[in-house]
Amino acid sequence: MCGRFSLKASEVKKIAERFAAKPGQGFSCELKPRYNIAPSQQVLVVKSDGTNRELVQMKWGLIPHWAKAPAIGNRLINARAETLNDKPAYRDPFNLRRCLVPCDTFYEWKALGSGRQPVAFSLADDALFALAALWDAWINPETRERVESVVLITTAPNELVSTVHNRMPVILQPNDEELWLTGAPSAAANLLKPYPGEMKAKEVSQRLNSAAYDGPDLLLPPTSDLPLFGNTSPRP
DNA sequence: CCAGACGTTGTT
DNA sequence: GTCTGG
DNA sequence: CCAGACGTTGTT
DNA sequence: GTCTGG
Repeated sequence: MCGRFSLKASEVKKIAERFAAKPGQGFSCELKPRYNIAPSQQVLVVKSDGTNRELVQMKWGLIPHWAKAPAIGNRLINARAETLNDKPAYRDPFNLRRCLVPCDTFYEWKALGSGRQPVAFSLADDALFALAALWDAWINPETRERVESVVLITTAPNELVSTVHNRMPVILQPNDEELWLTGAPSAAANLLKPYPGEMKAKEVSQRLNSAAYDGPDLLLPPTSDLPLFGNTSPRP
């Protein structure tokens, strides 16, 4: 699964260049570095019309175009690669609206005897990478407001991630990003595999657990945590 | 036919 | 237990 | 993902 | 919207 990630890169120009995308309306030059991006929040997305790529923001948690209420998006934060075509919520987005989500670290929680320990995963060279994702647009029937939203695709873990969890997000290799965006669905489906490249992992602070918290000290080892944080110490 | 779901994960 | 909100 | 809340009434 | 279950 992938329920949190980070995007520490803050220069829109650099992110846009990396993904050959034109920033959409409403972007400033500098973004706040994000260490703890959680479901329901706005995330950066690269989408393509077949020719041009655009960098936009969308809400994490897919709201299908047919949804009566947006609350369904709270649950559609990950889509299993194995069953994309069987799920009404994902079939159209997979065929028509694939996208990239720029990311530099994703987090998985390791089950412990008591509690869960968050672990940060990044590429060996700390490079920015693309998560495979789908998007949809929903019109709020009351306000007529258009809401674009996104879901991240998960697959089996590679060797490193399997030490922590039984799922991981699909990371696309740079050479596959264009195929994911504009290729035939059957070809795009072939890209939904565990990431084969070099990655690294490290345990991080349980301050990550609170979606309201977003600072660089999240990346410190868990031993730096104050007893107040986390749920590993039983109450007397 | 209509009604109801539409999703993933880990489990105190 | 199950849902919503971040 | 985790944290935190967890209700009722009558109405189209 | 589209599929499954009754």
